[in-house]
This record gives sequence, structure tokens and C-alpha cells, in this order.
Amino acid sequence: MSNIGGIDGTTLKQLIEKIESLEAEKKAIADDIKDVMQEAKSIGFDVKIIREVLKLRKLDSNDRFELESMVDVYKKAIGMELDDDAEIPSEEELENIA
Amino acid sequence: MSNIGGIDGTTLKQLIEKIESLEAEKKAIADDIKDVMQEAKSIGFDVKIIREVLKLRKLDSNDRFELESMVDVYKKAIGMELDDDAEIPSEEELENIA
Amino acid sequence: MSNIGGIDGTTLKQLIEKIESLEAEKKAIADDIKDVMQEAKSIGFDVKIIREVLKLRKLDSNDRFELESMVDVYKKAIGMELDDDAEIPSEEELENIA
Amino acid sequence: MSNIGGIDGTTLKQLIEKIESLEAEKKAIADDIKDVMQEAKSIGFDVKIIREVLKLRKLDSNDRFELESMVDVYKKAIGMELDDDAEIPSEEELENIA
DNA sequence: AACGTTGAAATAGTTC
DNA sequence: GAACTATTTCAACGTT
Repeated sequence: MSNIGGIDGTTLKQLIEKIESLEAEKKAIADDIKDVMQEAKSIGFDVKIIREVLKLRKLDSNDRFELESMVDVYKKAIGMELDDDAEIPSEEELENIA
Repeated sequence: MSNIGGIDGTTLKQLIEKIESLEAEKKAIADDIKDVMQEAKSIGFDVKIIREVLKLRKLDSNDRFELESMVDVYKKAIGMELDDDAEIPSEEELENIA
Repeated sequence: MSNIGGIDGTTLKQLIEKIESLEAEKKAIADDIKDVMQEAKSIGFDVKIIREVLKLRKLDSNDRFELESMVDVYKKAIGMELDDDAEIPSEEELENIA
Repeated sequence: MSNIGGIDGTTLKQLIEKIESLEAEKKAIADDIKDVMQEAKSIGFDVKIIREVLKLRKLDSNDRFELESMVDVYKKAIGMELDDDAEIPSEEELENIA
């Protein structure tokens, strides 16, 4: 029986091989994604922009909006413009704190 | 002279110690940041919101706006609402591609 | 037909949704891997060690060997002692693992 | 006075800008580290190996020892051969490194 | 206080 | 070979 150094080697090996199998699947899907990106590129789309859009869609879907109202409160408090009209704020008030 | 296995050990050691020294400085600053966060918290601010605000400010400052117009074009093309009024779009058109 | 700003929105949307679908699959598998890790942990295995073993298995022995021997060369060059003095220790403290 | 929505905006802004300033310092140091790595590389050192050596130096010998021995135990348990058969090889192929 | 969750940092891989 | 992206790893934080 495969018990070496107090370790159940049979079980350990099964777990490891299971993980490796899953990682192989994961890699296959990652490759598929690459293929789709490549296809998009070959058609003439800009993959960098696509990635950006994907990122934005993910941000939207994440229940990230729970925070939003408090974030807005803080932004207002420090004088950050909201959303669209946002521009780099003047760094005029850079006194030290500590 | 410190040349072992074809390696100039003296130079290597200097480089390594230089890096370790820089990493120590970096860590010190990271600790300072933690302190400021802690101070903010003790005053009553919500550090999670602060982190979020910092993230937004970083997004704004990164010359990320070069992409923005193209991103908007793509978003429009796929029917994503822009900015504020953005809501989760209907997934009605989920035909397969490949 | 969905052509806005010179972009074929229909095709673009299909590509994006295809990618999102693949990413969802990928995430599902990543979660499965987490589950297996969790299971291993609950049985008493050390997930950190398992990760290390997985890493070793990924490297073919040649690469692994090269890496390790070069590390030793560098360590010697800067005067770090080799692990030799750390021979395989008594396995006395391996009772309650599995 | 800058009190909006019950938030002391002045203080908040000071805190945030202090953090941003510290993060800028941190980034500068990270860049310095990159420079040193680059320098090492240009001289002929292998940065991957250097990183490995840095990692080893960070671990006190006890921790390092424990980790490695446990890895060996797991490898034995699943029937992976130990590195022993990979003894320190001839240093014949270390000419043109530095 | 340990656990899981989360976000940041390091590292590895890929592309240009 | 340099820059960027993605993955993985590590540490902090809140939670139970």
C-alpha cells in the first residue's frame, strides 16, 4: 500500500492528476480564446480595444455598484468631477500630512 | 579574486545586495502607506472606499484616454450604453460563433 | 444591418460574447481546481506543497536540473552555503498529516 | 470649509494625496530595481536565477528546509524520483556566462 | 483566531 | 529583445 512518510500517496496522486487534468482543460479554453482574438484581428478588429470593452463589461456586471454611492460621496468631498467631465484635478493643494 | 564557476561573484553580490537594499526601501514605503490608511480609518474614513477612489484616480491619470474614443465606437457598435445610464444589457442575442 | 462608425457591430458582438462565454467556462474550471485543492486541504494535505509539486511536474527534468544547478553556481559565487548540509532530515515529524 | 455629505473633504484629500505621493515613490524604487536587473542582464547574468537566489535569501534556512523536505516527502509518496540522481553536474558548460 | 475573500504584487508568457 | 498582458502568488482584511 502506498503510504510513505505518513502520506497516503495514492490519494495524493489522484488529487494531483485531477488538478493537472483540469489545468489541461483550462489551458485548452485559454487557447480557444486566443484563437477567437486572432480571428477578430484577422477580420480587422483591434484586439486591444476588444480587451478594453471586455473589461468594461466585466466591471459593469460585477456587483460593484454597491460601493458606487459612497465612492461618489468621497469623490465629491475631494472635488473630483463625476464621470464624463472628469479631468485631471489641479494638484494645487499638496500640503504634507505626516 | 571571487570568480567561481566562471561567475564574477563580487559583482553578482553587489547587484544582489543593491536589489535587496532597494526592496527594503520599497517595503518601508509600503508600510508608510499602511500607516496612512490606518490613520484614515481611525479618523472614521472607510478605507475600502478610499482604495476605490485611488483606483479611479489612477485610471483617470493613466493616458488611458487615448483608447477611449475607439472604445466608445466599439461600445456603440455592439449596443452598449455609454457611461452613466449603463445597465446590464440583455443577453438576447447569444448566437454561437464557432 | 448593424454597421456603426464603420464597425460591423453584429460580428463584433458575436466575437465578444463568444469570448465571454469561453471565459465563463475557464472560470468554472478554475473553481473546480479550487474545490479539489479545498478537498485536499480538508483531508490534511498542504496545498502549498501540492502547488510546488505541480510546478516540478510541469518542468521537464532537464530544465529543472539546469535551473537548480545554476542557482547553486550563483550561490557559491556569492558565498552562500549550499543546501548540502541540509540533508534529508528525520521524518519523525510527519505523523499527523494525512 | 470643505464638508460635503458629512465628509471632511480637506482631510480626505490630504490623505489621498499623501498616499498617491507614497505610491509614486514606491513605483520609482520598483523602477530602480528593474534597472539593476537590466544592468545585471546586460553584464551577462541570468535574471531568473538572480530572482531565485533572492527568494532563497529571503527565507530563513529553517523555513526553506521545511518546505523542501516536505516537497520531497510528497514526491516520494506519489512515486516521483528525487533530485538525488541529479548530482551537481560537471561545470564544463559554464564558460560564457559572465 | 482561523477561515475565506479580496486586492495587490511578482512572475511568466506572448506579441510586436 | 522590449513592452504588454495574463496568470499566479502573496498578503491584508473582514468575517464567523
